[in-house]
Amino acid sequence: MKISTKGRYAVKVMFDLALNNTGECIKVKDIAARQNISEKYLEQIIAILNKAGYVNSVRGAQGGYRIARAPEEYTIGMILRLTEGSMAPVACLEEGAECEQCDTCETLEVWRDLYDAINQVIDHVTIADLVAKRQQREGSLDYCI
Amino acid sequence: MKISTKGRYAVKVMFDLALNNTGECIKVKDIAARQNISEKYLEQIIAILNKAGYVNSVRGAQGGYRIARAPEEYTIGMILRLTEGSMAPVACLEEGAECEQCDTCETLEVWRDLYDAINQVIDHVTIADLVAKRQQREGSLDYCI
DNA sequence: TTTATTTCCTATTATTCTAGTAGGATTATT
DNA sequence: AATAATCCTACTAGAATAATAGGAAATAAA
Repeated sequence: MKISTKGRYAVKVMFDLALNNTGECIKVKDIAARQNISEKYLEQIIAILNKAGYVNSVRGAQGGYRIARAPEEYTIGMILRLTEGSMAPVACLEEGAECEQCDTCETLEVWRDLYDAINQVIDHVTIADLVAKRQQREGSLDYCI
Repeated sequence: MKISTKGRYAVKVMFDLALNNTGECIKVKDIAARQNISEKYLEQIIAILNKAGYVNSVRGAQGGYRIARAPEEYTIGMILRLTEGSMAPVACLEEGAECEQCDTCETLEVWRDLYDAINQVIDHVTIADLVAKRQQREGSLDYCI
């Protein structure tokens, strides 16, 4: 039960765009270098974020991407669901996919509890939280030196 | 991020063995029929449970399987980890697989929270809980009719 | 002792998913 | 005109999933 690179990289992209946001455009090449991810693969992932309106793009030379809204408005859950699809641990819990045995399936109740716990975490952490953590870390680092 | 059939079927096997435990041997064929799973595939899954000592086997005619210990002693987490491997949402969280960037990885903290939440659920539900739910359901059903 | 029944063991396979790679079209700046 | 960037689509190697298949070994019943 793993989160794929697609979802993980998408979170890293949003984090990178939020952390390095100065109003200027940020190039895929730079994100790829900073996050140590294949440039061409990142292109495909950021295309998903772009189509969903999570980022804005500027084409041509000196173009790039900017985060569309405030980092507070993006939860990890939103980004994972967009790129990975449903975060339900079993297909039975997804919309429109009810099996006939669901009414008498004790294990399904466990999966539902698991699903709730997963959502509880990913829907309560935002990109802003990650940025704050990084800045806190950097701050204390400066303080130490 | 899905639990595979391997893990789900293993839980179903343990549940079935606990629910139908009379001291007699239970055949794979019967479990497969009750749980609506391929018999040959179940054989492979129950072999894992057998090797781990979660079930006891009796070979030959009139043979079969019995749950080894009390249903209270088997958590869903134990069964899933045995059949699926680690339930960590990312490889970085698995033992002996630390990447170099872990110290300065904000997203890793989210995955750790997620991992904790997952473990919290699967380690606190036992096979006995599932059996109790089924018996409760059957009881109330009898009461209704 | 033979037959039937059951677990045990290993190999094979079709399908899907993952994680990219590749190549070029389009758009905008310099 | 040259360069730099996004955009778009196709392709692919490898791994994982979810079985299927065939028979060997063990045991009980006839």
